[in-house]
Amino acid sequence: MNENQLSARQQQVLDAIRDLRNSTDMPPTLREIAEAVGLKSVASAKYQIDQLKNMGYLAQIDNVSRGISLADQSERQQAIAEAEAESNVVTGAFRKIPLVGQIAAGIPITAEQNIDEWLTLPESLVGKGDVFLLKVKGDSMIDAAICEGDYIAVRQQQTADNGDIVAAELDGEATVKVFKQRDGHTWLLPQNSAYEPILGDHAKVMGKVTAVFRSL
Amino acid sequence: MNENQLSARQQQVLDAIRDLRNSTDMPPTLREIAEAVGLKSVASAKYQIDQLKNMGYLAQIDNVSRGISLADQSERQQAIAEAEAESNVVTGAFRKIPLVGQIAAGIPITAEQNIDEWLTLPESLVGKGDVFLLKVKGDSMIDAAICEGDYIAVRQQQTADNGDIVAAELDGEATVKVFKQRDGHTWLLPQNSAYEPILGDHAKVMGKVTAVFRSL
DNA sequence: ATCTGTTTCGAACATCTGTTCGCTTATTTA
DNA sequence: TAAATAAGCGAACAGATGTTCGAAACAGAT
Repeated sequence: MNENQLSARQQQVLDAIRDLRNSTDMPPTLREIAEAVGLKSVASAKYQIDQLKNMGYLAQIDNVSRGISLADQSERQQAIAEAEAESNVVTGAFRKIPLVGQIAAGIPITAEQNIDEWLTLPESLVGKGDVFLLKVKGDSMIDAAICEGDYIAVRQQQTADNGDIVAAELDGEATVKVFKQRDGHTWLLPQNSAYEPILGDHAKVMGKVTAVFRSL
Repeated sequence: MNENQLSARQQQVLDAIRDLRNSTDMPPTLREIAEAVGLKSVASAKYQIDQLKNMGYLAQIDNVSRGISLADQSERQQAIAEAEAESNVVTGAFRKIPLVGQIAAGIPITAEQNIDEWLTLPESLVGKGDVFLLKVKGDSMIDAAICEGDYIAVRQQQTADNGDIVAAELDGEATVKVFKQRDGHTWLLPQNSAYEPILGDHAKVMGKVTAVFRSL
């Protein structure tokens, strides 16, 4: 054995151990090492490990699975540094969206004092524009698969198209309904056969529902 | 099961996992955990681990020695979270979640070739643990307000509690149903009166649904 | 070519590790 | 009290993992 000099294969094994350790967050097994460096037998991997142990590059606990550890701990910190360098991945666009609680008539809904909390959500989910979140109360929209406790994202706008699901202000309360205009009147349609359509001529559309989500 | 509340034993197990991880620099085995917390049977340790998995505090790779990992305290994820916190105004913890398409029997669902897309979502929405996304097909869960085209976040686990909404593999297809065990049999209950309960003894639970969302 | 040391391989084996099952014991609930 | 649930136990099992051994391939030196 050539003392103090790592062969290509030995360096390959050390690198594989470091990489596997870093990607799986635990030491690799002999079989994982064998596969990583292209050895077709576990015994071959063990042979290499034994060599590296004898040279002082590795330590191993006998008969313990994943008992291999690199003798040089600085390797690990180096690996962590590399991982951090790669990890600057914030994919897609994000938006910080206010979660609004009760809505008082006339008060701008995004006024600071009405905001319970902020959530950061992907734009792909809530869309563009002025968006806020509401927590749904009641079951009037259950046939539209919107139920008590769900959160809805609402994009602020004053008008809506027929069939849109909208958040509207009615008698000082926020409500979620399907928007419908007909015969010169505006209707707010619950999606639950137990409720009657509401004449919404004096309601104020707050915005259109762009997303629904619930945590279980 | 008492949701969201850790029993003394459960906290003890979590602490033991953290301590053993720190002292040995690798995840512990079930037997090591059992000894650390004073349980005299491996099965008891597994029982506790399963509970914590169901609650989302742990993740585990099937049939892999030392495959247990804490869901939140991983050094790497923490480092990544810190890095993101510096470079952005994003508040709260975030997770990059894979959107999985069709599921072939036997193939690990998070295998690279099955992943259509990655979405970054707040942990407050999808929870802890090993989570993936599925797009819902069919209307069998419409009474649970889950309908065609919705996305569901599924936390991987092999078992479930009665009443949990789960994703299960049945005849090579992924399906979403309510999980129910009774009289020694496992049932998968659709939430739509037009469908009949399915005897799910040979079904494989992929995980529990932790969140639902849809874009309109 | 022959020898020698190195490296790889496959197979069998021993041990470790995760999983499953039936059973018991408390505790809680109806 | 009876039934259901939570928690634990031991044993058997299956799969993963480390170990050992003999044989073969390979390269360099003689």
